Amino acid sequence: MRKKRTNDPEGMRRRVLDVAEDSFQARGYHASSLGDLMAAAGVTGGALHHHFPTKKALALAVIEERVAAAVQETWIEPVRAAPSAREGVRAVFEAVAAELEQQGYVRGCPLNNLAHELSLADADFRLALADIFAGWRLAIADKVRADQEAGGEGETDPDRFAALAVAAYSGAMSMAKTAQDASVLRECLEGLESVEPPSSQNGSVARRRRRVLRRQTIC
Amino acid sequence: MRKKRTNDPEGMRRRVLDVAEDSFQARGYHASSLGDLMAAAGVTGGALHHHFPTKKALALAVIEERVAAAVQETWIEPVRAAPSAREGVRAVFEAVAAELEQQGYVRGCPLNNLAHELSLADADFRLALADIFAGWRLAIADKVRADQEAGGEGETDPDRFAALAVAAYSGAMSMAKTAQDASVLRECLEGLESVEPPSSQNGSVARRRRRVLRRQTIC
DNA sequence: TCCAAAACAGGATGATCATCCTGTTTATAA
DNA sequence: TTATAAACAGGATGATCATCCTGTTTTGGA
Repeated sequence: MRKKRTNDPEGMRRRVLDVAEDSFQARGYHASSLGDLMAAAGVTGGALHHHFPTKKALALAVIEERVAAAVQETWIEPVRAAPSAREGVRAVFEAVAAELEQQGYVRGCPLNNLAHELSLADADFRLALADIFAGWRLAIADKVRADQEAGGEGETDPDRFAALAVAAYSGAMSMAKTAQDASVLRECLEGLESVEPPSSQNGSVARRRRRVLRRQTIC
Repeated sequence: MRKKRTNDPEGMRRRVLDVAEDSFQARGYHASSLGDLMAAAGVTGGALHHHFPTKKALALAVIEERVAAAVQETWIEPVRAAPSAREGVRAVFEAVAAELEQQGYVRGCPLNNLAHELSLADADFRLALADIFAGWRLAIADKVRADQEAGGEGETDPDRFAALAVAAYSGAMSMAKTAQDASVLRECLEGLESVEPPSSQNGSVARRRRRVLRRQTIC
C-alpha cells in the first residue's frame, strides 16, 4: 500500500497563507505567481483553488489575517502596553531598527508594501488596507489620550501625533528598504522625539525604559 | 500615394516615456503591459524595442528622467527657493495637499510607488531610486544648513530634520493614497511644525508666506 | 548620388500565468 | 452502512505578455 492522505484544511490553508505572506512581502503581489506559491507551500492547484478561488481572495486573506496581525503585534500591542505613547513609539522604532540591523536586509513594511501596489488596483484591497492604517493610528491616538487623562502628555494633539508617528515610520521604512539600510529609522525617531516633548513636567512616567519582545514580523 | 513617415526619435521616445510614467504611477510596473503602453502611446513594437530594448530599460529611464525630475520640481527647487527650510517644507506639503483636494483622487508619490514595488526586485532599480531619495534629503538638509549660517534655525540637526520631513511626507502620501483622502497630509504637516520650532528668536525670516507654483506632478 | 546606419513596422514565438474542470479521496452525519 | 459534502489531485485551457526577428523606410554624410 502506498496511499494515505490526511485532510487538514486548516493546516493547508495556513501553509498557503504563510507562503503567500512571505512572497507578497519579498516580491509583491503581481510578481508572485500562484505556481511558485503552490510549489513553495507544497500544495496542488486543486487544494489552492478550494481554499482560495482566486488570487485576489488569497491576497485579501493575507491582508485581513496576516498584515493586520503583524501591525497588531508589532505596533498596537506594544504601544498599548507601554508606559506612554511616546515611549511606546520609541520602543517600536528601536526594536524594529535593531531587528533589521541584525538581520542584514530590509524587506519593508508589509502594510505599506501592499498598500502601494494594490490600493489603486482594487477597491476591496484599498478598503482593507485603509482599515489597518486607521486602526494603527487610532491605537496610538488613544494611547496619547490615555496619557493625557493620566496627567501626562501636555497639549499634544492625539490624532496629529498618531498620524505623524505612522507616517514617519512608514516613510522611514520606505527609505530603509530602498537604501537597504535601517539607520534612517533611528534618524527619524530622533527627529520625532523632538516633537513637543511632553512639556517640562516629567513626573512618574518619565525615565523608564522597556523592551519590546515580539519580533517575528516587521511592520 | 498613401505613405509618408517622419522620423522623430526624440518625440517618439518622449511619448513612450509620457505614457509609461503615467501608467507606472497609476497601475504600477508589473501591472503595466508593454502592449497597453504601445497602444496608448501609438507606437509599434519595433519602435518601442528600438528605443527601449527591455521593459527594465524603459522603467530605468522613467525613474532616472521622470521620477527624478518630479522630485526636483515638486520638492528640491521649491525648498531651495523658499525663505527657509521649514517654510519650504510647509509650502510643498500645502501645495500638494491643495492639488490633491481639487483633483479629487490620490495616486501617491511616484518615487515611493516605484520604490516599494521595485527596490527588492532589481539592484539597478533600487540604486536609482535610492539616489533620488538621497538627493531629496540632501536638498532639505542643505537648506537647513544655509538657514543656520544665515543666523536662523537654532540647533536643529539638518540631516535629522530632512529625514523626518521626507519620511513624514512619504508616509503621509502612502496613507492618503490608501484612504483616497489628502487630509492626512495636513495633519502630518501640523505635527511636523511642532518639531523644534526655530527657537524663540524668529527675526526677519519669520512671518513670511509664499506660494508654490509648479504642480504638474505630485511627489 | 549612394550607402550605411538609424528609425520604424508588424508579426512570430515561447514562456508564463490564473482559472477552471473532471475526477478521486476523506470526513461527517444520518 | 450509506449518502453527501468537503477536501484534495492534477491536468487542460485560453489568454497575456515580453522579447525577438525579419523586413522596410528614412536620414545624414561622403
